[in-house]
Amino acid sequence: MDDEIYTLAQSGTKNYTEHSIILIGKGSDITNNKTAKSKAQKKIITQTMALSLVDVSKENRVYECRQSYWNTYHCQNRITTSDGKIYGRYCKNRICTICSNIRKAELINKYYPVIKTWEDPHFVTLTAKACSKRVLKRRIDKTIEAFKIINQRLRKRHQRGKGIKIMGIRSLECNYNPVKKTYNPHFHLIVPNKETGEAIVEEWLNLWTYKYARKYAQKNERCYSVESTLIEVIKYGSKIFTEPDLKQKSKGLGTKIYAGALHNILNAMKGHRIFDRFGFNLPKTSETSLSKVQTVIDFDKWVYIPKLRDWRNVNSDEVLSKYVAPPKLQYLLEQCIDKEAC
DNA sequence: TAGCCGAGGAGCGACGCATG
DNA sequence: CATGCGTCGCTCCTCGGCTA
Repeated sequence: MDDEIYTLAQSGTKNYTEHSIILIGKGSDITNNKTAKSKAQKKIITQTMALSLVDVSKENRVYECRQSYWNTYHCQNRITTSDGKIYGRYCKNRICTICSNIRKAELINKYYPVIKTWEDPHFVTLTAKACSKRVLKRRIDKTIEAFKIINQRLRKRHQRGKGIKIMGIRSLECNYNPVKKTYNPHFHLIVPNKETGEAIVEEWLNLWTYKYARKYAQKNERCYSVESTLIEVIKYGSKIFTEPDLKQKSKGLGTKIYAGALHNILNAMKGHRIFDRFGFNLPKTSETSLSKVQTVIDFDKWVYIPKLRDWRNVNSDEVLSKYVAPPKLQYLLEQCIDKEAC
C-alpha cells in the first residue's frame, strides 16, 4: 500500500532518536480501551470511504481532490503512544470521521455556553426544491447567497428600528435522493426565539418564490433540549456521509453509501462554510492555551495495517486496539458502497 | 422611505498542507 | 476534546449614495 506518500510521514512527531522522541500536543487518553476501539472503528470507516472516493474521482475525471482523499486515507496511520496517551497527525478533511469528530466537539464546547442563554431557542429548517447534479454547485452558491441576503435585509431593518435583532447559528446540509437522483441543499438553524425563525422563514419564502420553496417544507420548532438540538445541528454540519448506525438493527441491510453523490456534494461545497454563526460573536477567550511540547523516552510507535484493521507495534506483533468490526459494519463497508457516478 | 449596494478594516473560522 | 499554522473567504460594523 502506498504508505509513503509523505516523505515526512512521522505521525506529527519528529526528531526522534532511538532513545527519545518529541511529542506535540495534548494527546488523547487511551487508558480506557474503548477509546482505542472507537478510534479503530472510525479509522476503518474513514479509510474505506476515502478509497471509494479516490475511485469515484478517477471515474469522474476530477483529480484535484484526490490528494485530499489520500490525506484522509493516511490520517492517523502512524501513531505514537506514551504514558497512556496517543499522538498522531490529523488530516482535517471534512470526510474524515476522526477529524470531524474533533471539530464537532470543539464547536459544541464553544457554542453551547452561548446558546443555553437564549430565552426560547427554536430549530429552523430552510429548504428549497431539490436539484440535479448539473446545477448543484450553482444551487449551493445560491443557497448561501440567499441566506446572506436575508441576514443583511433583516439586520438593516433592525438597525432602522423596524424589526427584531437577528442572530443564530446555521449549518448547511445536502442529502442525495438515489431514486430521483437529486440533491437538496438546505439549512438547519438554531435561533433564540420564535419570532426570529418566523422572520427568516418569511424572507426565505419571498426570496425563492412559490416555485422553489413552499411554506409547509420549512420548519420552526421550539427546542426542548438545547444541547441535543445543538449536537444535531453540528452533527449535520460535519456529517458528510451517513455513518452506519449500528444500533438500529433492522435498518442496516437497506443502507447504501453513495460515494459518487458524496464526491459531488463535497466538490460543490468546497470553499463554503458548512457551519457558521450570524448576528453575534462568541465571547473573546483570553487564555491562549500554549501547545504542549514534551520529550519522552518511554514510547511506542504503531503503524496502521489495513488488513488487521488495527495499529501494529513497529517493534513487536502487538496490536493497539484489538478492535473487531461488527459483522453489520463489515457487510456495509464491503457490499453497500455504491461507486457509480451519480 | 425602504431596500439595496459597496467600501473597507478588523477579526474570525473553516480548511488543509506541512513539519518544530 | 485530540497538531500547528498559514491562507482565504467570510462576518461584523458603519457610512453614504442610489433607486423605485
